[in-house]
Amino acid sequence: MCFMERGYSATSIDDVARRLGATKGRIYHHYPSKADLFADVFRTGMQFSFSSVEPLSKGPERAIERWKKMARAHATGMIRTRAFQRVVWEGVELHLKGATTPEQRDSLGRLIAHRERYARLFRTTIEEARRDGDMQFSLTGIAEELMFSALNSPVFWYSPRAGETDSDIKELVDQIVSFALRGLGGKEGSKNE
Amino acid sequence: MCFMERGYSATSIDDVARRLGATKGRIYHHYPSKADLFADVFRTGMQFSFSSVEPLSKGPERAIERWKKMARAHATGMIRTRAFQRVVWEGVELHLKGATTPEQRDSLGRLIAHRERYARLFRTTIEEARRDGDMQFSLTGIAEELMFSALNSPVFWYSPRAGETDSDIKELVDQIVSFALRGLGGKEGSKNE
DNA sequence: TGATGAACATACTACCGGGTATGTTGTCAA
DNA sequence: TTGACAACATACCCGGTAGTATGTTCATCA
Repeated sequence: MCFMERGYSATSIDDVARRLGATKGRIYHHYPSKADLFADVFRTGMQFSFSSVEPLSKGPERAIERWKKMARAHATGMIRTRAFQRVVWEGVELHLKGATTPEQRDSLGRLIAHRERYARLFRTTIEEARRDGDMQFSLTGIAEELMFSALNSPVFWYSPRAGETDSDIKELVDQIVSFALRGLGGKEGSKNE
Repeated sequence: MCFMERGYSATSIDDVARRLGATKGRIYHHYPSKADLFADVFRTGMQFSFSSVEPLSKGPERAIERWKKMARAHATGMIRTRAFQRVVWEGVELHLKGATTPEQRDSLGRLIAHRERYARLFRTTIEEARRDGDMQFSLTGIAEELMFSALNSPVFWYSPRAGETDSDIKELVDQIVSFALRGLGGKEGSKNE
């Protein structure tokens, strides 16, 4: 499950197999094609985010408070499972560019749809927060993109330091979420915890 | 000059040639290898940004005002030359992952160094703005990453609408820069134009 | 205990794509 | 007019890789 660092086409099945201490035969015994293997990693990566964020989106608090929790969970997940998230990212890219085969197309299609539902969790929340007067931005679509670009960004630039503690990561996440929150015109007021 | 949409390894020289209405021979007549072709596109893309932003970084105004102009120029460039910017992005990614051949490595290396100098223009400016009390953020490195993630993001999600005017793009850029500025803890005060 | 099938490994095929070697055409200078 | 060279096109080579076909081992169950 680890061809998450070279990219889809740059990674051969043999690479993956070697990494697993196995051979190609094993992989093709479990997955019908390379695309299916990729889709499985994609799905797994998304599942991390979904299962940690979705419950938070249904809390009883004010929208902005829910958003803060969701954003923290999302960003933390991006850091903790960044290898998977790179695959997810590339999957989205592949879909936008137009995946090669038709089967691959709709396999990716369903995953993208799932991702869409995930994004909607955030979109409805920030729209609600805006109605509450707790955020201000003009076009929702753009605000959403900018928000995700910030929350997702550690996938690309974060790399673990030696002897890094959980509170180090917490600090990172703080700064990320704070950036996004202020970007969305959020009142940072009250307290951040 | 147009293999900027499929990605490096997903694009064959024949693809590029077909796009140009030419053949492989023509391309290999002008470039010694695929990597060199890629490097040239990379360089061209960066040049757009550099030449439009670098002069602005030397203006006489207050740091935050310089930053606003730089950020606007950068974001506008990302939108206007996004095909090139995708190549630049992938070039950086390739470098981080470890380019295949050694020659490719240091070819990319010099380009990355150039890009580093470009990023420094922004870094020094936001640090100066912070000293001026016009911005507030904790870790500069992270702030820089978050800032670029927002300013660069249209490269990935923007796609031109039919009948789009310059002022539409200006509005887009406004929202992007505003997001980044607030994210950096900037006083949006005065006016934005 | 022998048959069966899952869970692999090994060997092989087919194809694609980077790179090269060799044509072909036009231009320009002597 | 011809030789030389730039600017391509065409034909080919060859390594790498997705996918397949065929072993081989081991557990389970009749």
